[in-house]
Amino acid sequence: MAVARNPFSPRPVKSRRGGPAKAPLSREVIVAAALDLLRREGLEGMSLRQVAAALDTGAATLYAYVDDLLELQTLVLDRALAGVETGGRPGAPWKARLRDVLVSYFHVLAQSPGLATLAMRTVAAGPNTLRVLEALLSLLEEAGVDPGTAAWAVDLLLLWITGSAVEQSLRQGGRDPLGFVAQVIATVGSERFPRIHAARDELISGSGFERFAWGLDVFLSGILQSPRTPARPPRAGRRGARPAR
Amino acid sequence: MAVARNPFSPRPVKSRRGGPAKAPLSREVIVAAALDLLRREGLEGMSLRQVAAALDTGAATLYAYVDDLLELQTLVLDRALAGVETGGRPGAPWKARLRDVLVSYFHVLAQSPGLATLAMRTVAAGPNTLRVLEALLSLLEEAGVDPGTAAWAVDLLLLWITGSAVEQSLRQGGRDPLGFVAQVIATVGSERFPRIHAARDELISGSGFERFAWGLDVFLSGILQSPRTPARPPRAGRRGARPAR
DNA sequence: ACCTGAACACCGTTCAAGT
DNA sequence: ACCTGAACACCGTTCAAGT
Repeated sequence: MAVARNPFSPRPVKSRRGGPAKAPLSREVIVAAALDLLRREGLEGMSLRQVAAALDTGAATLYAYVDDLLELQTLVLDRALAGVETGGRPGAPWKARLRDVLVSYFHVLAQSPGLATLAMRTVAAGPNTLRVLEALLSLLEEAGVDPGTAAWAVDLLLLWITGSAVEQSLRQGGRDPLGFVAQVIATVGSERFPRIHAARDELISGSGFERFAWGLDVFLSGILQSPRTPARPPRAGRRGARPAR
Repeated sequence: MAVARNPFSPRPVKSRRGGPAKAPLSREVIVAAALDLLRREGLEGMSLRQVAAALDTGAATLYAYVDDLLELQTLVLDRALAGVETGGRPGAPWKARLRDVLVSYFHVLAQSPGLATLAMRTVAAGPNTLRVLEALLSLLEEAGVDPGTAAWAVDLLLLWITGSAVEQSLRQGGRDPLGFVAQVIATVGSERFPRIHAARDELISGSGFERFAWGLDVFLSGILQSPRTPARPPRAGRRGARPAR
């Protein structure tokens, strides 16, 4: 069974379009144009034909640089994740720095509705995804989470943030997929669904960011209290994968 | 500004196709045919044209019963959620019953890749979604979670489960969107990404269900320890949207 | 070798025309 | 009133032909 090629490895294609009339094509300019289109027109607007048109060429030309639409989407997603800040304030405690990384990730995705949706359906294992992953593992280690738990926890964290970003971008996206739900919840009868009726205000209360902040607390306290492996006494080994706490 | 019509309210359309040759059309048979197609062919396969073809008619005909593709997808999702069991074993403690509901929800979505993806991008506020919501609120109340926290917690729970179902269905779906990631993680260099390298096995370990079970523990302990409002002594009143806080 | 227009097999949606 | 074929404006992808 053939394994998918790594879309992030360079491929030997040279553009022959030079001069002032047309800028030379490359993976970079294609991905940049696509990301721009994604931000302006949403996920649906980022079609191969539209990207090609923005670059003054035909859709078929793009196939010299990209396998298919899925690969382009994967590249675009990782490119967008370049905006996630993982540096962090040097002196700050781990919790503040972890929050910073996650908030940055959330903001990058929530910037445009298309991006969050794309992140939900695509698993990008590009350089920027890996950079974020590494940063999160490092911070969890610093927090005293054992490696086995941390490995699963990052998955959980990214899953939750991505989903939250989708909700948030829908919320501010206007096109009322949320207004409809709010309307239904507001008009639910107290006989059939007494608890929904009682909680109708709370169910839709809070900004996306308030919910995000609360969710982060839930996650962190949950993760800190649900180690996959029971805590062990510190070892003397090199890399300090010490259990802590 | 116009608010979206509730797609779950009945609409007055009568089919004129009777007799043995063609079964009469209705919202129900259209949704059933679409769900069947979704399960067999995935989300992409469930096009209006394909659904129409399965019902021996043209795509235009469906527009008498359904506003557009989005509405059909919303109806299909809620219909699928009819399979979620909220009854529960009467005598069991709340945690076991909560787990049962969530596991059932997870299984229904993970059954077919298209369904989980659909749930991720669609907010269905149909009768079955409401039924699940009501059950979860009830169980969280029983667990001692205050109403304000419970209202936000169900959102978090459903978000996480849906995301987990997407991952799970991708995992078993074969078409290697995960094999690629696993490959990248396995070959990541220990210089640039030391923690990813060290955790390369743990990052992809565990079955979808094992991760689900662990995630549930994380959630519950996190939610139980992160009340939005400080814990109060039990009251004697019936139930009321009391001011709180 | 890169680039391209045209073609193929699809979409969702609309609409005038049928019964 | 329901149903329909045809048309419109799109898709992703392939391929033979250009330079």
